[in-house]
Amino acid sequence: MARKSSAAVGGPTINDLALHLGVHKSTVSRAMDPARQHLIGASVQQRVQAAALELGWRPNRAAAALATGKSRTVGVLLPDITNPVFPPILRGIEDALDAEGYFALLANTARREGGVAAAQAAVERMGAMRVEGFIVATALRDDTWLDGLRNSGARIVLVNRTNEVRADASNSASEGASDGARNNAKNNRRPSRGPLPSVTSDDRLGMRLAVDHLAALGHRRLAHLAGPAGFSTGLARRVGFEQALQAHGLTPAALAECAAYSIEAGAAGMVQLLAAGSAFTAVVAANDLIALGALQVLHGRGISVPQAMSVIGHNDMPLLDQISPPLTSVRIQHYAMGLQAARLLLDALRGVPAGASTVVLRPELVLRGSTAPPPPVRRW
Amino acid sequence: MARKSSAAVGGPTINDLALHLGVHKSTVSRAMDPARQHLIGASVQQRVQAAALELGWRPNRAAAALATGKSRTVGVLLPDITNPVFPPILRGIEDALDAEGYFALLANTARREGGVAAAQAAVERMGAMRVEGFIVATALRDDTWLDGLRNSGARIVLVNRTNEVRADASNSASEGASDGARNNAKNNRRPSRGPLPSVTSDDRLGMRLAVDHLAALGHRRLAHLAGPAGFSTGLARRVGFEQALQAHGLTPAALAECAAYSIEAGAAGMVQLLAAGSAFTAVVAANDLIALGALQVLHGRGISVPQAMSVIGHNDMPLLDQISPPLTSVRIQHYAMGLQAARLLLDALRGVPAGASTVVLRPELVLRGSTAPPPPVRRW
DNA sequence: CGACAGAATGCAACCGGTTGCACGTAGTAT
DNA sequence: ATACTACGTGCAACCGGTTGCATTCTGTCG
Repeated sequence: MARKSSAAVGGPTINDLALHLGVHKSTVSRAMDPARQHLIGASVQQRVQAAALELGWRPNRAAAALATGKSRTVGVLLPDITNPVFPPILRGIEDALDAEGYFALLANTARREGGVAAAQAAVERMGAMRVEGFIVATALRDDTWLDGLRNSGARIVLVNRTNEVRADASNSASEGASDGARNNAKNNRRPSRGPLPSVTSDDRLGMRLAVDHLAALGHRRLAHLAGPAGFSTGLARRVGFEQALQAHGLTPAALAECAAYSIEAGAAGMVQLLAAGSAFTAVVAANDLIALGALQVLHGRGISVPQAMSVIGHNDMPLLDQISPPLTSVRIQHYAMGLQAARLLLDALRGVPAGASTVVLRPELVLRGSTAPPPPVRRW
Repeated sequence: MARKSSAAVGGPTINDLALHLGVHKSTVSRAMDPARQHLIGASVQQRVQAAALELGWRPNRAAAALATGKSRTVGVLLPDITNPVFPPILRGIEDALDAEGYFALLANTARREGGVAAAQAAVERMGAMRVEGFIVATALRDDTWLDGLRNSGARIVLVNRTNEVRADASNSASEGASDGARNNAKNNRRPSRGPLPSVTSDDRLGMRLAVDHLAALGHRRLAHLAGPAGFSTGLARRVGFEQALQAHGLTPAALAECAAYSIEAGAAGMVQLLAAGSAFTAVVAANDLIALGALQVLHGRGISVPQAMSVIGHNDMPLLDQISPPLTSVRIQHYAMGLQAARLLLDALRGVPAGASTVVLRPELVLRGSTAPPPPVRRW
């Protein structure tokens, strides 16, 4: 007899409730659904709700998911939550999803054995879970699995990255928006080519802020420690740097591409920069870790920051204000990025007309102690 | 006609596959399940698997969850992923779950309006999702919802915290284990009182390492900046500090309880410590952020670290080696903690006899630049 | 006063797997 | 040759909701 009222472990079912009340389960179902409870008489509605509360009935989402095809779940793909840029992004995603009763299924794709394989596997498993959409924060620009995913008709929102290839845009915000509109007009089936909806920081602006600041201090010879070109941000920031310089009538005094977004790679890049033999008084790093690596090398060589050399980071990760010198950095709205990305996806799921398919957030420069007017130019 | 073979969006179903092959769907189901495919003839098995691959069939987990009651999903509750101790823990959890094909449902319980309410709500929603168990990293010792949760018969593993109340234990590891055994013998229903399975760091040992190190340097007058007593770790570390001191025949030279695990609270605590007027040459902080706050105050007052005062943090969060002076800290195995917690839970779900219901990990002291032999004792 | 509109509820199929049991066939023992 | 077993597969119920349609019951209008 324990079979019928399965209160033992899983709590009462909708049938238990219906039996208890002497109504049909469909009535219960409707009475509990805000969108459909207008179909039910007021008194019955109240009885149902009271009984649900009393018996502690929680509708089984797995059953609902099966019946409706809606799992109220989205997949979130990111390289590694351990990387400090992602926690605030995830938090933003979480908060937005939570507000709508959605959950995130998380997957870290940066695994010891092959990140693409891991990403592919995660996508498969998420698909099996019938996630309603994907938020992709994974950074590589040429993720092949992404194409497969979008071709399967999945809803996708990119965060902190883009899949746009061109590097010549002037105003990415409005352009992205019109792009989306154009694509929608062409075919209401999601295009398998062209930009995906995304939420990013305005990397060009970020670099402009950094360069403007240094220029205002009097710097004329700026170097750039670029991020890996395979990363969307690496490329965008590098281009942003060059364009910002151009606006001041300058050209890069030196440039090195770091192999990774890490302290070690930053240090290596800085060594390379110094070895190149060209003169510069400031270095703009594509990322805080790279800047930190640069700082180490500069310190090791007795080049004082900011007196002899100014340094600017990017991302404004935590604790940057605690180091010495406190690192000036371009702050990115990571939390807002996650929040917006999730909202974009939720809107799409709801069938909202898509206000914007591309959101670009404004970065801001956080001035701290690692920048100062340039010393007399000299050769390292 | 599009109704039957719903390949449009959701991919083929098990029925599509079965029809395609001319076998019954139960045969397909069995052929795809490693645990049951021995029931199926080899040739049929191969045909099924080939066809599954060809048609790209992915079993609908929602349907499986409904049929089996297993969602292959666990709930993870933590205060705020933005707090640097949690990413590695989550990563560990994720990796362990991933290896078994499980997913984590994440909830940040530290919300603007009431953390308990948020936790309660998250638990409800996760229950509706039919998570198979919970991993709780939320820090408050008196979470009332936790009692409700355990009484509902949910599988729970605590990570980075305990619900044990006593503060007098000598060897927490073996004791926890025997405790678990005793409770199991008493009633095979999980006890509603008594310790929950947990994975923690040995805070007593951590404090001992810190104190031993300082004592070896010659310090005799040590102060403690304690974490909030409402937190499991706050209490444990404070007790650990006192016991470690006792082992050296010492008593705390000063002690202040910080209101939170934050730089600000740490600074406030440090001010309090200095104001108390007692002499000490070293301060052991319950947490790195607290230590950072202390560092700020000391710096502001011209008390040089480590020459005039030694400081030790706890957790070894990222970038501690980049600050000045580089902070000596007790490193906790956060990643391993998450990994073990998830494994503990998975074992319990599988019905494994529970090797250990309590796991205690060894911390290690990371020596950096914030400790040195004490200066001549003087009064601040 | 009968017909009819509309509201409230019941009915049953369905979502896509899983699983206990029945059935048929081939192989083995008697 | 008969009885029995084991194996491979089909059958159908079930998991717990959702939803289009049928049915019943009011109340209203002609």
